[in-house]
Amino acid sequence: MEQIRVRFAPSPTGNLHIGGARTALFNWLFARKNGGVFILRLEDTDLERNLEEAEAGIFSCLDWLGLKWDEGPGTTGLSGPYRQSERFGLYREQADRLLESGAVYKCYCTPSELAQQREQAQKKGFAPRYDGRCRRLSLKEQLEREARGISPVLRIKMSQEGTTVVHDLIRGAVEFENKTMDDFIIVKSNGLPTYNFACVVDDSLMRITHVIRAEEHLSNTPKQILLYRALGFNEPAFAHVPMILAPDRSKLSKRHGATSVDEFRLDGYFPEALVNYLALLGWSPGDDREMMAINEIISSFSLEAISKSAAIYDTKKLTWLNAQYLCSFEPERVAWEVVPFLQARGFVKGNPDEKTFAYIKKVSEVVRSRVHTLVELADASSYFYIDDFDYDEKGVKKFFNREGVAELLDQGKEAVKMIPYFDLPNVELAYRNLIDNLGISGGSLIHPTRLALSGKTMGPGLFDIMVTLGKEKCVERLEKAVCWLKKR
RNA sequence: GGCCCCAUGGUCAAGCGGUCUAAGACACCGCCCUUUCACGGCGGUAACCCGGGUUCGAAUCCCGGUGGGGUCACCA
Repeated sequence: MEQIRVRFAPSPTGNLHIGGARTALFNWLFARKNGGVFILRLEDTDLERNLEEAEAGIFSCLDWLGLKWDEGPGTTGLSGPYRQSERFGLYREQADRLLESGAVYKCYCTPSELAQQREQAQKKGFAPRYDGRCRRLSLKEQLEREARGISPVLRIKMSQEGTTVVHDLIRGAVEFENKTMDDFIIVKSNGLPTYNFACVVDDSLMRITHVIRAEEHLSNTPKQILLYRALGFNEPAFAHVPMILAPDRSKLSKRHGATSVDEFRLDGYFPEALVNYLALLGWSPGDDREMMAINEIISSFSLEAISKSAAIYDTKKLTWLNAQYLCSFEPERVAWEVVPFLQARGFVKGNPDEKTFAYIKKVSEVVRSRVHTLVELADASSYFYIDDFDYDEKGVKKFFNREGVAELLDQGKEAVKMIPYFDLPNVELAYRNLIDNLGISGGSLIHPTRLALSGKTMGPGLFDIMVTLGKEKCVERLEKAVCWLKKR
């Protein structure tokens, strides 16, 4: 069987959007599932804005997501180069062929003339399409226009008869009447190819077997199919995946919160969670599995199972998934990943030494089941790293305003001091004994102690906090709280 | 506006003519667990856009309407 070859072809403008990320993912999954080749191609024909950073951003996002490309920039694939800006000669060659065969013609209409034509057509109630007037230009007329310094565009001759059918793997046969398409431009007056043309030439020359892309390209597809035929190339199979919409059903944009892969990384999400979430957005394994390892996703994946309707992007489930992953990972990994977030908050200075790392690991283990992201993990761990925190206002009202709290905490401090081995059973035993001896409820000692040690009213179990913090810190903070209470 | 796609709970979705008085997950609401907050467990609220057909039988097929989205550039 012919080897499957798919491509992800973003234009490097800005960062990788989650929509693009999902398209890349579906392509990658399809390749991995079928032993195919996943190709990365940069559609950077656009003149001005072509920042190197944008390209690097795409690379790093794909890399972070774990979507390695088999062929693309930086590889020695045989179908290169993989930047359209480095393939202009190839487009020229194909355009010349088309010109020779008479499939395309030169058009000298200027942008302002075209605008005028469109306007007139609209006035008369016609569709604003090019009328093909330059098709009939004689050689003399052409030369005359050249002499006036007009450089032509190349337009393809479209038939007005019949229909063109797109056989879409997700949607089935989609028919387009040819008369709805006009003689569109394939080469601009500056000699550069337009999107539809470059895309077809590249997909042909790169021997792409399956074009998997966003639904917004479905309307372009009949034009591209006609181009394949004019060029004499076989058309690939198509699969147009549904769009991802914002919660208000509009097109996704920056104002809808985090929408780029990079933002999710910065917000403390794991690539596994984002990939898992994205896979489930528009695709389902057919059963009720939700949290899936990447290999599981690969083996269950198929284009036919991709849904036809647009999905609304809602990060709640992503956040839940992230929490699931956070709790399932090795403590080592979590500690390693949370370090940058701790550094950013000044909780950890520089690269942690072995002892600090072990502490971070311990803290993270104790805290992680109540947070969703690395950002939340870092924030919720603050008091493990800094001594200078305020007591939660409501907590003070609730637990510090009682009669005799200072004495109680002082006794707690003394009890802590007496603990020989500061581990979980001993700490708990010591505190339980104190509670029994005083004949009070557990909460009346536990809650003020938590507030004294962390400044918060919620968090990990008190004894976990104590053991993690260590005996010295506990005594210190208990004492500090006693002083604070007495000063009021 | 023309053309194209789509339509199951708030969201993601299973369902591909009878087993649907419609799974599962997120979110939400209760209860349990518990020193708190979570986690976890148990339970609950909540959907086949509307109207016509086809059929013994329709969420599932067909047509129309409505709604949403996409596309109509010398942008990709």
